[in-house]
Amino acid sequence: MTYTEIKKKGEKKYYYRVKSIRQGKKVNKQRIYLGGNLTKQELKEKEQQADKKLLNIPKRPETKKALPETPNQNNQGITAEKDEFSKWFTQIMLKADLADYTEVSGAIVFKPAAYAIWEKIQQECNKRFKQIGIKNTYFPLLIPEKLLIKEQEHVKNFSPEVAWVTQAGNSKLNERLAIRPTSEAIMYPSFAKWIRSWKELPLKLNQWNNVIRWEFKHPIPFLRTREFLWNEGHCAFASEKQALKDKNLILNLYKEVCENFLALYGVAGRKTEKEKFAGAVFSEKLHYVMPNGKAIEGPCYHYDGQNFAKAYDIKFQNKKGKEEYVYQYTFAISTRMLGIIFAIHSDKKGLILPPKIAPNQIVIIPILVGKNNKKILDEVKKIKSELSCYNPILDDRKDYRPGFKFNEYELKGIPIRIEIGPRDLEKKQVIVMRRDTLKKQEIKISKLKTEIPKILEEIQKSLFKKSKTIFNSKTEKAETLEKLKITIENKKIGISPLCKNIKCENNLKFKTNGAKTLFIDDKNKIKSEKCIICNKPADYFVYIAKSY
RNA sequence: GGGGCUGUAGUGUAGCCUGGUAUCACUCGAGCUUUGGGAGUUCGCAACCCCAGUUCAAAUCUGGGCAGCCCCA
Repeated sequence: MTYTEIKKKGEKKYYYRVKSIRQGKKVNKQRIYLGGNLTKQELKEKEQQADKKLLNIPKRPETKKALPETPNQNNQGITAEKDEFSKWFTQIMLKADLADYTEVSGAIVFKPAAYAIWEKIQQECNKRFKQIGIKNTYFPLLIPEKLLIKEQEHVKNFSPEVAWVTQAGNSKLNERLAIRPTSEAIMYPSFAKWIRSWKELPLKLNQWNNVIRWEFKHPIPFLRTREFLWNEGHCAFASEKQALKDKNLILNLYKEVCENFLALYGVAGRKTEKEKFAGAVFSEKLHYVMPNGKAIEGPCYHYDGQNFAKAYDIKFQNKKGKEEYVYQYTFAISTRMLGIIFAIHSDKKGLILPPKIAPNQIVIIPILVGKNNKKILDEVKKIKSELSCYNPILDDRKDYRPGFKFNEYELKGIPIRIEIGPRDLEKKQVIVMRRDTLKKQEIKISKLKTEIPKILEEIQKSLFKKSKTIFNSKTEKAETLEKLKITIENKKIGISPLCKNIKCENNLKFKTNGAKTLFIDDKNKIKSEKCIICNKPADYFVYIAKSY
């Protein structure tokens, strides 16, 4: 069918000759431009010319077919291999429904599957904080500029990444307000107000909150986000001795949660002067290693001495009636841990979660055949209620076949799957598959209640053991710069002798394409080793890697 | 801090060079038949990142912005 289409733009009229062609069920249009503001005669001529052309226009040229990534399969599963780390990690995050991007660069949505794990971490940490007398509070999100700039080292380090509130409605604020990158500056003026005598010490407070650090490196979900969630504990003491006494309590508490619940093996160590928290006397952190060989920091403890007390004027009268500054430490664990869990445990099939933090530890899938499934459905409900302490999912959807469901829950990392079909029912058994090894076994229904906890425990233990093996296999001694370079190129952490000179540490980054020191290896004392940079006697062994 | 690449339905993509017609597959929704490792079939829904410029006409060309990815420091 051919016809003339007229478009008006202002006074002008433009004419097109259009041919519509039915191709299957769709109508495709081919259009030729005739001209603008034509007289009737001109239009007729142009139309005739156009029609001749339209006759000769071949059918729509065949376009290349876009092949699906995996032929004959849908693309719900993970398609990247684990050694293409960033692609793989992004797929795990999106496809296991853990997080999503938002309109704000570097700020992600923590979807329910991920947030539930964060709640678990909070819960376990809170329990332990309370056991050692730490109380939860909440301080404001906004920090007036004059407070933020009181501690020099602190502000120097944080100011490049602070986000500011400068306006309310249409009016400019007299003093701009920082969105907390960390809360020392808003908490400590209150500390100064509240603390008068030694009797009010120690003061042990904590808050669970969000902070914003506007990093300019490109963001990675969970691992490097501009807004993240954490706890920040802030404690004040009357003496250094008391403050330092808690160091191991705090670090062990974190270590316990990370090892026993998150099944992550990490190594604690003291940071070098260059890498310690801005304003602290020293910092100790737990360190993990990612599948791509990059190191990442976990929970941390910072001893501040009297640095912040002096900046924020936190004084008390000691038992002798003399005025003295308090001694402080701080500690934190952040939503980075989620990324570490996901990255270290998971595989090509998807997420793997340690049972103790999995929101659902079991999924039950009945195999439904034909129409008479009442017996199986009844049995499955019974099993569900018997195992209710593991918060099982019962997937009795009829629209999906078992194989589809298997893959779905493997992708989402449910630790144990229970299948039960007619053949099993006859034998009074179920098939149990564990997510970490993908191995199946048959278990009598009557024994489920005693067997399931054993399997969950085994999964938990074996994941931790695996993470320990990975960590150890990714660290090696590197006594020379050459060896260190090779180590780092092999995606591993090097342990090298270094001296305290900050120039050497700066140089190290340059010479290794961006690797930095993680922590000082206190167990491994220097004998006569030389600094790998300046070749003078070294002061300590340090762990060195590229890191997040 | 520097450099490079990319942005098209929910996802992965074709088309961009050479301006006019939005491709294919999966997902999703409805129906029927199925159900022990991602079922089949029929029908359907659904997109050119944003803002300007050039042009009769922009997914396509130009400029800017935003976002994502990679490499180097």
